[in-house]
Amino acid sequence: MPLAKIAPDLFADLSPDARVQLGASAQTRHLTKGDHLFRCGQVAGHVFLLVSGAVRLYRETPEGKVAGLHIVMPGQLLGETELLEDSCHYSASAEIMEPARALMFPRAVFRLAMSAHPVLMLNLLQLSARQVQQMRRDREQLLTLKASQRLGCFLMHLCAERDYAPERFPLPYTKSVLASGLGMEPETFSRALGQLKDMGVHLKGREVEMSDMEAIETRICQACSLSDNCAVRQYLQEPDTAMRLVS
Amino acid sequence: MPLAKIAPDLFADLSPDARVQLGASAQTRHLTKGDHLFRCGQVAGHVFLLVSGAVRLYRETPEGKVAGLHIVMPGQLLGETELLEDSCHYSASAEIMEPARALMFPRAVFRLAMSAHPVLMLNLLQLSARQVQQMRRDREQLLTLKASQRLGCFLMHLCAERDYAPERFPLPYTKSVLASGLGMEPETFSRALGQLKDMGVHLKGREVEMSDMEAIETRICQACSLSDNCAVRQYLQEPDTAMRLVS
DNA sequence: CGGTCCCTTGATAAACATCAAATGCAGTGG
DNA sequence: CCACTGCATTTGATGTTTATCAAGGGACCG
Repeated sequence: MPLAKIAPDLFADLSPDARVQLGASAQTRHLTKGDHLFRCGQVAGHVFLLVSGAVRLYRETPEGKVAGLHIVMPGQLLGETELLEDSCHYSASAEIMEPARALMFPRAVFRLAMSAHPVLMLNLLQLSARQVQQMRRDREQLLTLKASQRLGCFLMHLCAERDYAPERFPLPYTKSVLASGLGMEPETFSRALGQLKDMGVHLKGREVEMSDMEAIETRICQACSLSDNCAVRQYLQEPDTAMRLVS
Repeated sequence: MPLAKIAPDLFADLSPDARVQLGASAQTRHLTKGDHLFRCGQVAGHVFLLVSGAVRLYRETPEGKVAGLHIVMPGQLLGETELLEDSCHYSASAEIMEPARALMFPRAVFRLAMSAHPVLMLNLLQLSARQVQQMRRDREQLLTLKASQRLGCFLMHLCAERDYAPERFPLPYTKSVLASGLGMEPETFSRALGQLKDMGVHLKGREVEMSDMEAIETRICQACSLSDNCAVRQYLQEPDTAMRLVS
């Protein structure tokens, strides 16, 4: 698969030559659930581009608890935050949560490509800026939204971003993984689901069913500070608009 | 003040010419508490570099609540996440919390400088990557640490990063602002302070007094997943080591 | 002296985590 | 096909943490 298909934003405006060259330097890895792409503390020798599947970034406390940081989805990079640091150790562990395929770029190659092609650096910078914004939203939602609202918001975004039919679409990973990504325990997740049933959200296995988008929009988006700036909400209100969803 | 003094990481390795040129394009703004650098939704015409003071990024929900996103400290940029987006509206409001001075760069100038000087782009990328890492830590701490632990961790970092004497150093802003930065209500902050007294932390007005760093290290860092990767903790254990503190 | 602002303290309630146990479901091997 | 095992999910009971509401104290400033 060509790089431009996997992560269009990252490789946008990059010359075909450069793409081929970068692609040639990458190894493809196939991974199954439970595998690790890398572990916290290892020397960060590679940057990974997730092609399919799902990866969880996490760390462990001295007391032995695991703290989930982030769920990485296809098209996103892993190890990119370590790309430019001098002390090059991964700052988190990356565990496969769904059977995955990932491209593995040697760090040095990626850095060279960045120097040689400023466009690549520019794209990286933009992706990074978006990630910062998304994490701000995330942090804010953790503090202001209830579990059920966070879940509802996530499902709405998932549906809109992938252009799924609200009546029926699949979760990209298990409920437990989703719960950890949303910063809650599986039990809380399960109970949050119950509350969403009132708003016409049903989740059987991995199949999502959202019948009443309006109910969701009023009962969730009202509490979210993105409000009018939320691309998904704009989409709901005016589905015709050409959509360029950021987050 | 030269740019290199204000934000050494951002302008590192930038040619003196370029610095002067960038500096010349900037206006200096003096602001007092309650002023706004910009408001959510306005056209993002500028990038700001905070020279002194403190700024709070926040948004408002349709229901009228304010949601704090981040406290910006001197040396950091504001509006940088909007720098590369096509739809150029600020995604948050920036309110002055401490009398501040800020440099105001026209967005276009900053972008041109980036194109002309790849080093600047590289520095931006590194800063952005660090910010992502810091926000991951932040999110994790919100989910795993109690209020008093978050506060203790913050004070430790503040003390170590600025090379203050633990026996007595000042807070950079008021307790309320700090509370909002740590994602808690002022009441919770106040009670958290009470719990930290057991660990030898006293806070009178804006003066901090930390007598027993070891107690803090055992009772807080033990619960934090950064553990050995935390620069501050390394510093506490081996103060002689040359310190290059990231966050 | 009265005001405001900031912080503290107390009482109460909401949200969530935690613990424990039951249920369901898929794959395995008989 | 059926029991069996392991894992994910649900449900219930309970405890902890924090937000919220309400009121009081203290400093600063006119």
